[in-house]
Amino acid sequence: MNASPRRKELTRLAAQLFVQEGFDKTTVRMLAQEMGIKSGSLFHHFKDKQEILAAVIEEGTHNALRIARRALEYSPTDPEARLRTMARAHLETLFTDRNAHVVALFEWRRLDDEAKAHLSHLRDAYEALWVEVIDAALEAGLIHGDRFLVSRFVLGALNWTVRWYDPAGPRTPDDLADELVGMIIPAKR
Amino acid sequence: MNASPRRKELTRLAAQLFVQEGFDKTTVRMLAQEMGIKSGSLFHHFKDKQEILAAVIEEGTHNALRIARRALEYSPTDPEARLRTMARAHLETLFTDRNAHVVALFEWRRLDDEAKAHLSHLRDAYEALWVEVIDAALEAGLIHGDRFLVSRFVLGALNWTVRWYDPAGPRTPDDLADELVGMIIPAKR
DNA sequence: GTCTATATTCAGATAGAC
DNA sequence: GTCTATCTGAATATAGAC
Repeated sequence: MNASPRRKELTRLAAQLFVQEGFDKTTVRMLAQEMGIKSGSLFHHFKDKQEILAAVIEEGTHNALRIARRALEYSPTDPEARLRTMARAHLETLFTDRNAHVVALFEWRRLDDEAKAHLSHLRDAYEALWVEVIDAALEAGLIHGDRFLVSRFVLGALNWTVRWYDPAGPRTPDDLADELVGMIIPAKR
Repeated sequence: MNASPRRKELTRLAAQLFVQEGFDKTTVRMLAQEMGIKSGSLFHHFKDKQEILAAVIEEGTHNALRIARRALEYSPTDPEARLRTMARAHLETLFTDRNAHVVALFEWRRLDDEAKAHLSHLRDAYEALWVEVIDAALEAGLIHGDRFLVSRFVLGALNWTVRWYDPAGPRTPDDLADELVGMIIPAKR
């Protein structure tokens, strides 16, 4: 709702801490220190800690959706390229965009029911993009299986990279995306 | 270390709560209530809350390793069947064995450094099983890609099922495992 | 092995001055 | 918009009786 520049900046910093420490282990005092203010001042910007989480997750999902949509616009239209585009966009929001999408994926459970209800349509819109692209790949005979399961397996493989991938290592996120797509597509003809 | 039957039972109950609520959100009072004792009594069995987590994760990883090894013994020896066997075993420990493996995967970060050091060899042994089976599939030309990445993508896809799969639904864990293997293997010849 | 009682610490959140 | 000061509740853990 409210989106003052200050609040946006605070949300960005919160996302970083939530990824590093986890939502539960991040105290409002830690958040405040990172933001260069005292803990009491935080509650001028956010009603409570829950609202900070909701703000982060909203931004994270929103970014993922925006970046994926834009990437699809500029993508070649063949199903394989679009699959690659989506995978690249997904990892881009996880590793280079800035953390908020990671929080959206890994701390969703910590949202209260109200926030979940409010944000689930955003998440669903993003997943719908995926199902769309996967459907096209299925119809083209590029991959095979159940559309629902394939989407979830692919997203699972991508999401889990957060747990092991080191962006400082030799591979780029794009490398990972291409490898994953290569894995589920029959060998190059 | 210590493995009194009582402690084993408590560990089992703790695993269940850790999955339902998450480690951080599970209080020692909740644990005690579930176990039918008072919170103070818990510390007769475990030095502190950390030790409960370590016990759960040790059991979870140990179970996963044991079940996978045994499943491979009885598995046909062709690479595709062994891949399927590993995937089935993995989901079996996640959904039907009982929760401890889920905790091992999702709360690993919460272990202190000492526990991580003590348990990482167990985890590595389990992952080595996977790499072995995946290597065989690569050599047989059944799948293609980097052994390291393929293992991690497959495990990611499997692990993430915890977040969306409903065991009460129409599909069995074995169905999921077979679908995943089908997804990464070229269409039936 | 479990109980009661409690020490201790720390978290989220509020009030009112500046 | 930020500060200081503080309330309130809750969580981990301990001590000693039974």
